Amino acid sequence: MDTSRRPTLKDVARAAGVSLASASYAINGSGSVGEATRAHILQVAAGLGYRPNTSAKAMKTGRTGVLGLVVPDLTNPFFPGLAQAVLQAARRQGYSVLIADTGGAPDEERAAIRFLTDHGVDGLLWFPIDDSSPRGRRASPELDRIPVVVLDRNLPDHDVVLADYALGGRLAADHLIAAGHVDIGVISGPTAASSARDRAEGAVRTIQRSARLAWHVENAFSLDLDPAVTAALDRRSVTAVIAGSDMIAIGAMRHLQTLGLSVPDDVSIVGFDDIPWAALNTPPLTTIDMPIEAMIGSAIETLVQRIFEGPGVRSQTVFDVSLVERSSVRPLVRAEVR
Amino acid sequence: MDTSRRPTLKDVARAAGVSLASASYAINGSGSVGEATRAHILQVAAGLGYRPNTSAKAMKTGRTGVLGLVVPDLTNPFFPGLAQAVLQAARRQGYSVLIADTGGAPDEERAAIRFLTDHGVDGLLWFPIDDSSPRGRRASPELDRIPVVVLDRNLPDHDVVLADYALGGRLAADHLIAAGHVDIGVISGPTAASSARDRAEGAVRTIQRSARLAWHVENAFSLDLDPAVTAALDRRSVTAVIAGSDMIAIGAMRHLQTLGLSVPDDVSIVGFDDIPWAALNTPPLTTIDMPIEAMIGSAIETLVQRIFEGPGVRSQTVFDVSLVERSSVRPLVRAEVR
DNA sequence: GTGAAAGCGCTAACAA
DNA sequence: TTGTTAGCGCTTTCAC
Repeated sequence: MDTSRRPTLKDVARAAGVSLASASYAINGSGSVGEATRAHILQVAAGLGYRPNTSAKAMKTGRTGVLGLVVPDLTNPFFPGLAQAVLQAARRQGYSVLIADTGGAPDEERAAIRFLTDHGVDGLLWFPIDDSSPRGRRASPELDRIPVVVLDRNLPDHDVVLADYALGGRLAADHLIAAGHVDIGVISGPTAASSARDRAEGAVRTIQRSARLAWHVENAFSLDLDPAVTAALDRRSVTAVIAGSDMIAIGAMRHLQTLGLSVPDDVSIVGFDDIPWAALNTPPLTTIDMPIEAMIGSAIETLVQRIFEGPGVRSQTVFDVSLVERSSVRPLVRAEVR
Repeated sequence: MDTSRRPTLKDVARAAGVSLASASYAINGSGSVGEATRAHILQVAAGLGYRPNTSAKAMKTGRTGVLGLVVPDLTNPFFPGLAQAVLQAARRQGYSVLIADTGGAPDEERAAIRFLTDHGVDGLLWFPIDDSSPRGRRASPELDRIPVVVLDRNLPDHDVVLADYALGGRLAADHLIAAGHVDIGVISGPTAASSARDRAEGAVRTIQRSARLAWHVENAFSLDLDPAVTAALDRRSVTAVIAGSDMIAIGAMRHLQTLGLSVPDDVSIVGFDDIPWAALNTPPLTTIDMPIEAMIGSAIETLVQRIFEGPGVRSQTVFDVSLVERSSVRPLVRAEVR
């Protein structure tokens, strides 16, 4: 470890025999400097290994070039892909990103948001834990001070980007019904999340119209199943289930196996999210896919726009979802061959 | 979005009718302030919604209370768990952490390290992509200026924390051999990683001593298999394979299935890392587990120590690994019952 | 116990 | 085109 002090702009200016201002201009490409001086300064800076001090710059300009991303739980396989999409989209717009993982705890979420705003992020991409309670909605006063776009949860006070979750629920139900299933159960994600509510609602409505809703239970976005959920499964009253996420779907499949029931031979399952595991699972999981990259791209775009243009009319961007057919759904009736 | 300016310490001081210094003391718990004044100041600060400006603080103190974490690829299921462990261990020591994902690209890695150091992290936890080339080893000059501890790769110039990978390789081989396997193939991870080399070496040595090494090929830490790897598998010359990571193991299993071969009935597999998928896979994967949390805890501890105590003798901390027996290995001979 | 003031590294307005 | 300088928000020394 080299303990010598990190060179400052002043060092560069002195070494190059110019003023502080010229050095700053040369390095930032702002102001005006003669071509020769600029080149010289740049060279001296490189020689010294000069790196601008971000704190100082931020203090002066009020902008850091950093965006914050707040997610509930990196350990949930849905999020790493999202995080990467954010990293890439941000970079395309010239921003870096600070990721905060809240571990699904509202207190941590507040702390994370505070941490990020304290560190001067220019804007925030927020995937909230909870949008049902007023408490969840207004995680912190900090949020009023910087541009925020909310992902996946339809919070009223911010720009949001969503997928058409209700459509996803309908797609899943239609698929099952078209395959001849009648007795269908749904395990929705936590109702604290609007996305989970919408998914379930879309599914339930469709089922109630064209089939039979055997039961409707709720589970965390997790492999581990609530007693109420396992109890429902234990009833063996359905030939198909719609799960609020792929994690839940996989958890359910495992429980079904425990019961000696096979997927899809005994019961069909469709999930939601199309996480990487979905395709790898045995059997590969039929699920609803949302266009994450496009969604994130759009989110970052609105965020950056807000950063530059300030507050404006709340925007709500909704993306279509689609059914990914794999092997966890079995047709109950043979298709007619004519 | 509330556009009003964020209150500064000065605002607090003025509102509380005290000097800047007293306000600072009260808020930081440093210096000395009368109990009454302190309480009053704190209350005023809270009322104003005052939050210290991290940039200004950092500029003054030269410390940010932030640690940087550089990982190759959050999308690889090994890393999210690691990242979370880092978050938690750091928090326990009073630090926050900035995560940078380099996407496995050396250029990005350099950029990430520069980004983190530019943003004033007090120390760096680095999981390098490559430790074989001098280029990989010295990712950037920044690394000389701040404390760094390296994870998983035995870089000579930094404190490192490792698992005993060679032991892991031996454990895997011994397990297979004890199960009666003789013709064993090994798919090591990329030799650019010392951890992969050590794993493979441990396995190969043991196999050569007590069994037969059918082939030894190399693959990226990925589900997708190199042509050389599939070619080796296609030869059907082994009853067991040792994979350099669980991802590789799962990729190999899938290819084997493609060949009409069943795991573990036709060929046994042992992986490495014990990622979350391992237990969920069909069949559940026998693998080598390393004590991530303990390793990260130790890494953060050394890092924090370096931050406080400065450079010193390079430390190398090695953790034991263990075999996690699941269902991807089949005994070739029945155990004798006496 | 409290306050005044210097200065961290930088940008930008202004002067030359 | 180049240089001088004020000041961003904060901590901390030093005087009171």
